[in-house]
Amino acid sequence: MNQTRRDVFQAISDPTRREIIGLLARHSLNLNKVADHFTMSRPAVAKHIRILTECGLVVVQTRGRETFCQADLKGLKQVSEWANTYQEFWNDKLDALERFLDEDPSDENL
Amino acid sequence: MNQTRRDVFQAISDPTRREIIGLLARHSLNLNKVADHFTMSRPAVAKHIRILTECGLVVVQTRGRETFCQADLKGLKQVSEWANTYQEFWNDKLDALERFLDEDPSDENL
DNA sequence: TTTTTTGGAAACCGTATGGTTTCATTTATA
DNA sequence: TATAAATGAAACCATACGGTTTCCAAAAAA
Repeated sequence: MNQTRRDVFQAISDPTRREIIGLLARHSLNLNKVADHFTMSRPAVAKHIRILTECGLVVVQTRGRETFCQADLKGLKQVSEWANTYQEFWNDKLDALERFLDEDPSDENL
Repeated sequence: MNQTRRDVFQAISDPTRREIIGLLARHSLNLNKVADHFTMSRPAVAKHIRILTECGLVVVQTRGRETFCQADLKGLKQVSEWANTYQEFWNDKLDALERFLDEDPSDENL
């Protein structure tokens, strides 16, 4: 739970965190409200939220004794753009296997 | 290195694997050629490639003593679509913080 | 002013992750 | 045929990950 390579891609790799993102995208919630959506313990959820804050996908505001969590998903643009780089792979009529078989073998010497 | 929750999101969470995807998207390569692009050992690269195959992003073909690796990135469509769900967060003129402050507090009781 | 509510923090735990080195095997090549 | 090339596989290793329980502190509500 240290601050290591905490980038967006790593943050969204966990399904629980993607669920939390889905929750907070619709409305901000305090920690306990978020935890109520899961069977795991509150501290576990808190750790996920911390990871999301470490890469900026979630921002936290303390109001009195409550910690309000809000989504700030501008960081997902990076993910979208990276994935879209490879759109041809699911748009093309040409399948990946065909592309491979058609490939010039001299390309393989890099 | 077992086959656990090997989904696409987890597979692309590692920067080395994203680099491998970038390499193989342009041309298929055998294992050693892939490993040449990195400072880490060949077995380490091989393990990354195995993870990529476990979720279908890479397909492997054995030709003689060589293992040719090809990208099959249709699985990234899922990632693109998931991220695009939240496009509003980076398209809107309305910033996330403003949206939060404007929010009806009664929304927070879910 | 007690008592809840809300959440932070610490200590732990088992397993996954990302890497290494070493060795064996198969296939080309000299 | 002897040698080199390309991998697979196994055994390790340190640390990160995802979770738990327990306890403490602060703020709100009775």
